[in-house]
Amino acid sequence: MSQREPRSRERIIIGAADLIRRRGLAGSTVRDLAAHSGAPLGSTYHYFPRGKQQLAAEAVRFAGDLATRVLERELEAGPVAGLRAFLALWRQTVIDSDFTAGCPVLAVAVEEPPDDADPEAIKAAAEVFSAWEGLLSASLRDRGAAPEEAARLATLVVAAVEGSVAMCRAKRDIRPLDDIAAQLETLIDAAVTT
Amino acid sequence: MSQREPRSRERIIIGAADLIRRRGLAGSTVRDLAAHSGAPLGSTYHYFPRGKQQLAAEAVRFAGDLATRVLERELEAGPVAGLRAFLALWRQTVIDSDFTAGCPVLAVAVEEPPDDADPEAIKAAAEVFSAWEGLLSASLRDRGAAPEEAARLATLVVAAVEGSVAMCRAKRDIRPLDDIAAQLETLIDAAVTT
DNA sequence: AATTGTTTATGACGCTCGTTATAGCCTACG
DNA sequence: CGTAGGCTATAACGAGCGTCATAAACAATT
Repeated sequence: MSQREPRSRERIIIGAADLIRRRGLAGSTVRDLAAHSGAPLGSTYHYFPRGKQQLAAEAVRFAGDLATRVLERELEAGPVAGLRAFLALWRQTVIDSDFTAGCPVLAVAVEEPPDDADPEAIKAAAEVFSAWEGLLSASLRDRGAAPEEAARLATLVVAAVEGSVAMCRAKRDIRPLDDIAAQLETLIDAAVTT
Repeated sequence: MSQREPRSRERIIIGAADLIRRRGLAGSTVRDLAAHSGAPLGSTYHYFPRGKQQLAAEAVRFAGDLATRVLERELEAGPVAGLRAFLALWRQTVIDSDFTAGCPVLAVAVEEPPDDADPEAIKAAAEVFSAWEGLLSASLRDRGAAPEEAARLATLVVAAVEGSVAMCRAKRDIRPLDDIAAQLETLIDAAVTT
């Protein structure tokens, strides 16, 4: 058996996350997902035997972990720094893609899974949302915010960012994201100086 | 020529909005969209000769106008009343559908349209977002909020509501929507008493 | 009743979907 | 150096896709 990490498997996941955040899950075919990373179709079902749902779930977790790591690192400098990094991440995604890419987690969250398969992907999306909220919430508590207020504010931040990214795409305008940025920062400032 | 409004056409649009908000646009086939309202497939292309994109755009506008009318009516009693009605609308949608339905406008906004067709649907989504923001913003200005602050806060409200509805679906939990409700209300109160 | 135009019914078109199967390739270990 | 097992290549399966064409059914006006 091979000891080394298979490189193709990760490349497929990365490509899948990139395609899903642009076209959505139902809008991305398994063939496209494979071709997007240069992998053959057969490899897709070799690495992800449960098919499209499994690949989507892993893509969601991959994109989620990426943002989670950025968040963890920057939150060490405080919740405002974490927020800024989180916002910058999505700002770059939207701008770099010329308003064609959004958040793959959100893309999966707004699609009802087919009746026959078990909904791995949307469950993964829920976990990613909770992970982001948990990190933000803990950081707010560390700076003196009340636990319930910290949790609620963390939810507001994630919801507003996700919603505004979608609005930016539709309008082809980065303003929604920038408009919420200043307001969320003020809210966090107020919560930690109480 | 017939003077009366065709009933089937509107029924198709209503059914399309209902299916899109659950499965997304790419996840809804033209046959399903027709069948969902009891209409034959042929009628779809009779009423919407530009095909799926046109039908989706009209479904988005229909759902958008529905919320717009609720918003217009309730905003007469002030921005907080408008916000409450807006939140209640989406709360009911999510609850009544047992967390399988969200906002059709958001569903369309997160999907890149195919290369060959012109993107009617996502343009309609952008207009709906702007209409909602415009109503909220005007109501805030009427109560004394500064114009720039009113516009930014309106964007935050729409973004947070859209994002939290998606989070509710993924988590199968209404809490995200309720958590942002109280915070948005406080923000509006603060903005109009300045 | 005849006529006109709108709506429905039906079937087909070429293509693509998710998934599976199988035969060959390649690499790492014995 | 042989051989076993992970990976790739390729083709196929039935089903379903968006769209179009055409003819029958219908409604409303002469």
